[in-house]
Amino acid sequence: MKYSTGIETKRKIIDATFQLMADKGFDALSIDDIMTSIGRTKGSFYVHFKSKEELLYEVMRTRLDRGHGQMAEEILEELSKDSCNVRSILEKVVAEIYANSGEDRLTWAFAYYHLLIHSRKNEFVREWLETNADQWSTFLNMIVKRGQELGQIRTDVDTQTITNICMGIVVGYDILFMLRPQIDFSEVNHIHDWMFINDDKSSEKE
Amino acid sequence: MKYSTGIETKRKIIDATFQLMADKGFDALSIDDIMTSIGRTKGSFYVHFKSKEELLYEVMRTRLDRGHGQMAEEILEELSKDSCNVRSILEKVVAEIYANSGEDRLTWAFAYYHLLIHSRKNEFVREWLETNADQWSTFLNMIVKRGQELGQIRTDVDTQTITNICMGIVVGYDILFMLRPQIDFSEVNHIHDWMFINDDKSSEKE
Amino acid sequence: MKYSTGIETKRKIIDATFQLMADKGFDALSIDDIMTSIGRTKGSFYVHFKSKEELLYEVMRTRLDRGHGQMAEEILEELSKDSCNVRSILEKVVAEIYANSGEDRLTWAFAYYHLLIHSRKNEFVREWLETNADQWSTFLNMIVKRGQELGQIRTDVDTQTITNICMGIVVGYDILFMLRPQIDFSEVNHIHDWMFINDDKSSEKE
Amino acid sequence: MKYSTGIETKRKIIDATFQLMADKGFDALSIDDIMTSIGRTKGSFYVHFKSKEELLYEVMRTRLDRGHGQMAEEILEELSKDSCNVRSILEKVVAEIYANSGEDRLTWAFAYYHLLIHSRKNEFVREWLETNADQWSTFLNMIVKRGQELGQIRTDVDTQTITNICMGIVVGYDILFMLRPQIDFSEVNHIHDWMFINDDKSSEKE
DNA sequence: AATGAATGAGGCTTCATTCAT
DNA sequence: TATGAATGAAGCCTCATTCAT
Repeated sequence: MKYSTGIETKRKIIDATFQLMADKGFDALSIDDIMTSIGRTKGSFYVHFKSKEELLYEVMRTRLDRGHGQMAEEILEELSKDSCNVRSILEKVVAEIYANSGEDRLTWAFAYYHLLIHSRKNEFVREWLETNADQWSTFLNMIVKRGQELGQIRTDVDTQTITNICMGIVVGYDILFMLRPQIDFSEVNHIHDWMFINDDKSSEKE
Repeated sequence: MKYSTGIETKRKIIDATFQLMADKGFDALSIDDIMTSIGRTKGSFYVHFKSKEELLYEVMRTRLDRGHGQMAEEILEELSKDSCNVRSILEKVVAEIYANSGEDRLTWAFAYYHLLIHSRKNEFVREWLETNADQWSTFLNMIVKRGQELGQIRTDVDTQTITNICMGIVVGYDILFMLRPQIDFSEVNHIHDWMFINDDKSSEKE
Repeated sequence: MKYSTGIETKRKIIDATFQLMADKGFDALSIDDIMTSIGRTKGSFYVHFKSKEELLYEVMRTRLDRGHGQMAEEILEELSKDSCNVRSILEKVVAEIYANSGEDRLTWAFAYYHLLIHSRKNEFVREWLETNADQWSTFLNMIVKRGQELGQIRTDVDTQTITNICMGIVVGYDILFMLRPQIDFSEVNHIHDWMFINDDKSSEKE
Repeated sequence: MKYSTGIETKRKIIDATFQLMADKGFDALSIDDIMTSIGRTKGSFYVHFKSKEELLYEVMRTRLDRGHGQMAEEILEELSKDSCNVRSILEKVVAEIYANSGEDRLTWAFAYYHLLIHSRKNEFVREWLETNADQWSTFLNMIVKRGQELGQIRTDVDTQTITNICMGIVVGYDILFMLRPQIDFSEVNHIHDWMFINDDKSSEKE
């Protein structure tokens, strides 16, 4: 199987890079490492990518994007309904983020935060991360604001602050997870007690 | 000033490394970069350190430790008092962590999380970070537990979970800070509303 | 136009190479450069040439030869006539050499002298160039000798020396031309004053 | 003798490069070739030069400059005298140019014309060559003009044209020399017959 | 303590060439 | 005929480390 299609090899390279960069970081990763890991030789890397940097961007685009595009749309639709339960929506979001909390999630986290760190010396990466973070922030902000409109979320703290705290805690658990992979992500739902106005349903999470 | 004292130069190397690694990360930093930045030449590095790795450990020990040893002791003493106000203690801790939220804090954050990422390929670093995190966790746990004993902190959520959430949010804000250095750290005090039992709802945050 | 005829493509490759090697030299030229410039892909190069070296020889043979075969024959015939005017013949030769002194001439010059330089490390090229130079030398020598026979060219300097000076000046102007493409080639005709015996001093150059 | 002085090694690198680039040209020359030839290893090249390009410029400056600064000054002084013999001055110039017509001269020629060819893709080199050529042209022009002032050189052909022909023939012989190293450089003095006005001495050179 | 020359390994990239399609 | 994936050698450059001074 010496000659495969370009698309196939390109995908393999991206996948291998994603896996490997979680361990060593992108810089410490050599093209030789990557190509050897997929049973090809160094030289053929350049058939598929113009440079190592281009590979990074491709990995970012296809493997590290925090978009969850699919979910986002469903939720926006759900939110528009009058009867929507914002608290359970937020719990669904958390569940989706931490879905697949196995090896792959850890890989994603290391790779992603590698990139965050890397961003200090690469303008492009920095901008991409900011955009990515902004999208998340906007998305969460929308949910929170809707919750406030519907009288489900407290209004004595302003929307953006609540959003920040939500993002902060999600991101914080990403990091704690890197240190202790056994951590239980569902814990983060506890802060909903704080955000949401206590009608009655304060007991049922986790 | 060709011959400075050994200790002096060693300290300069450590400081310069701390500053520089925030930008480029430790790996991407060359010994030449470091030595040039302090006006010395590459060769003399090895008078002070056995290897580049040793330097890293020294930087960790002297600049990255999250110990806040001084503060920790004061607080433990405070906690032992019957009349202590756990909420204000916790606010003091947050203030201390984010004290000096200027350039230096950013430097610390990049350097520290660089290290976290780096940890995947270095057992020693990994253990150091875990120890560091455990100390923090233990410290916070102690505060929370005391708060519960004194009836100031809710007890329907178990001590470790509350501790995790506290740590998570602190760490999360570190990360958000790297993306948007303008963020307002005092926001994190809002979650105290959730942890602390509403006697009179001390309304005084921020 | 995916399948052009073989000959057609081969010619395109040769032409493109001739153009491109004037800029970058043959070595610095990659097969990819060449093939891309004619809208084909690298792989198909080897349908037409066994190797890059073979291409060089083909370019030499078809584009760099200094033969001016056509002209040479006409001139030899002219020379055999008793009434021939050697001075005007020589002027015609110069005109032919420098005909088309535009972009293409510059291309030729760069490519040709690239080759001369290249010759130090390639025996075949070296021999080809020597042969080429010898043919020219022989050709000029024939003209000069005939001029001497007819009493038109001075005889106090030996035939070969006069020939050398003629060649030298032609070649020299090639080089000057590369440095300053505005140079006026017809200037070289002035040295005819020196070679030719002053009967009436045909004053008519340029 | 493992550790030599920087100056010494740097000079050796430059000399070796000058020698080797005559054979293979600068591009085809690898840093490994150069360093091996002086008994050092590749890595240490960068102790002395920032890049391969910097080496080229250094070689140009120290080994390829056509300045002949020393001679130039002497000649300018000589020219200022009323009694000066411009013809013999020009012969001295030719002698100086072609002095040492052995291996080293050939080396110089190949290296220099390599550079000329190379110039098409390097602006800096191109400018350096142009400057170099201009200096020569100016220098020769000065001699010719002085010869005309003194009534020794013909005035029916304009100064610049005579200068061009002189330069052309010198350069031309450089090239012929590369093809046939046995060529007799003193032949070029014959064209002085053409430039200089025949008082009497028209027979005696070579 | 400091210098700076030297080393050798390793990384990115280019490129002539081969080969299955 | 043409394509494009793959190869492997080679080149430039960086860098941690050693060592004589």
